[in-house]
Order: sequence, then C-alpha cells, then structure tokens
Amino acid sequence: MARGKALDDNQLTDSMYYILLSLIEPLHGYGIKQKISDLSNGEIEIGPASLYTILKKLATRDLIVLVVEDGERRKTYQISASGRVLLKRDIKRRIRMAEMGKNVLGELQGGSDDGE
Amino acid sequence: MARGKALDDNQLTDSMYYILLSLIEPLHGYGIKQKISDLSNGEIEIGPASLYTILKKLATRDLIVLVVEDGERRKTYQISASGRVLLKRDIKRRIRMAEMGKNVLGELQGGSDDGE
DNA sequence: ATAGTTGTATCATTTAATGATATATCATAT
DNA sequence: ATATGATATATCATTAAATGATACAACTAT
Repeated sequence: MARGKALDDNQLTDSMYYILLSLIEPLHGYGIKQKISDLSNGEIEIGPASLYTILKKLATRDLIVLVVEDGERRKTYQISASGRVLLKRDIKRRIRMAEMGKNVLGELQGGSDDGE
Repeated sequence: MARGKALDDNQLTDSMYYILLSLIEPLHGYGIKQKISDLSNGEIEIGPASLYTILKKLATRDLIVLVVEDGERRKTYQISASGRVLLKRDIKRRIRMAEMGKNVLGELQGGSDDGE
C-alpha cells in the first residue's frame, strides 16, 4: 500500500495489523516478533527494520502507548483505546473482503479446482 | 507492502485482490474500476494510475490474460488459471488473518465496545 | 457544439516495508 | 573467563506499491 492510504483511510497494513494484534497485551518489540511468528504458525516473520519502524509510526499515531515497565533494556508497548477501535474496524473490513471473494468465486463454480 | 513481497510470497495486495476478483469474468479496465466500486458499495475507488499500473503487472506475471475482444478502444482481460489458484489461496489467507484477529480479541473481552 | 462520460496511459512523487548493518546485554556452555 | 547464541533496539539506503496529476481520444446526449 502506498500514499498514506493506510491511516488516512483508517485502514491497517498487514504488518500494522499483526503488531496491533500482538499488543492486545503489553509486550516489547522482540516479544512482538515472536508472538507474530507464533500466531501465524511461523508463516510470518517480521524483521527488526520493519518492526521498529512500524512501532514508531503506530506510537506517533497514538495507536499504541509506551508502558516502559522495564526501564531500560526493553520498551514495552500496549494498544491504545483508539488503536483497539481501529483494529476491530479492520477485522471487519478483512472479513468483508474475504466474504466478497468467496461470493464472487462461489457464484460461478460448484467447487473443486483448488479446494474450498 | 514493499520489497516485492506481494508476488514473491504469493500474496496479493488489496488492489491486486480486487482487480483479480473483478476479472473472474472478462472485463476491460474501466469496467474493472466500476465493478470494484460496485462490489465494495462505493467504498473502494481505484484511479487510473493504480488500475493500469497493476493491470500491466498482473499481465506480466500471467495472472491475467488479454482477451482483446474489442479490437481497439477497449482492452479486455480475464483471470488466468494460475491467477485463479493464487486468488483462492489469498482468500483463505485473508480468512485466516481475520479469524486470528477475532480470536485474539475474543480471548479477553466478552463483547461490546465497538460491536462484535 | 459542447459537456460529460468512457477509456487508456505515463510520469513524478509519496509511503511502506525490507535488507543490511550496527551495537549492547544476557544466558549458557566450555 | 570467554566465546557463542539468543535477546533487544535502532538506523540508513534501497526497493516496491500505489497514487495524484496530467494528457489525450472517442463516444453520448443535449
């Protein structure tokens, strides 16, 4: 996605989505990386560049807040109230998109091919 | 999304997803624009720059094929077999992502707040 | 004829994400 | 003690995706 669509349109990129989901509970950067890997069965691996870049961006937008439990070494974040609202909205958007896909495909194919 | 992740990882960006969905039936560029607006209840509007850029990219990747029914003025495309496979895979991916979101949120909230 | 819609196309720009790289701490085995 | 690997954060330059702006032509209805 480009051109600031992500937040201008109140949409989340996949990476932001995963990170916000991970921050439902307080967690620090490296923990997020691991949680995302967990949640996705190792399917998604987010590197440090993406992680800390996005973390900073989300904090600037007040979608997450710094909790700073561990003083120095770790920076613990958590999703904010507005972040939670945006996240829920995005889950619904994603459901709508997937349903749309199933409908369009379902309309002209009984089944089979790649398996439903 | 950046760094060629979209197709290297066999993932579709939102825009590519919408366009591929529209091309389940043969359609030309401008028709795609309208169909996407239709499918999304006017929620998504894709401009010419995005549309023709992505169309070209999808054709290069053989995810869509040029049908050229209308000789000159219109260029009619349709999704290819491999495009259909990729599309189905992506629908499943999107379902998984949304389910993941619902689960994470569901785990620690009875309901309410922004609605289910 | 002229205004609006249909239709395709490209260029420069903006944003997002990543690879590479750097640095420091902590735990554990040798 | 010290070397190795995991934990932890951070930035820079680069690559890729999407878009705004713009251009141009044909068709349609007034």
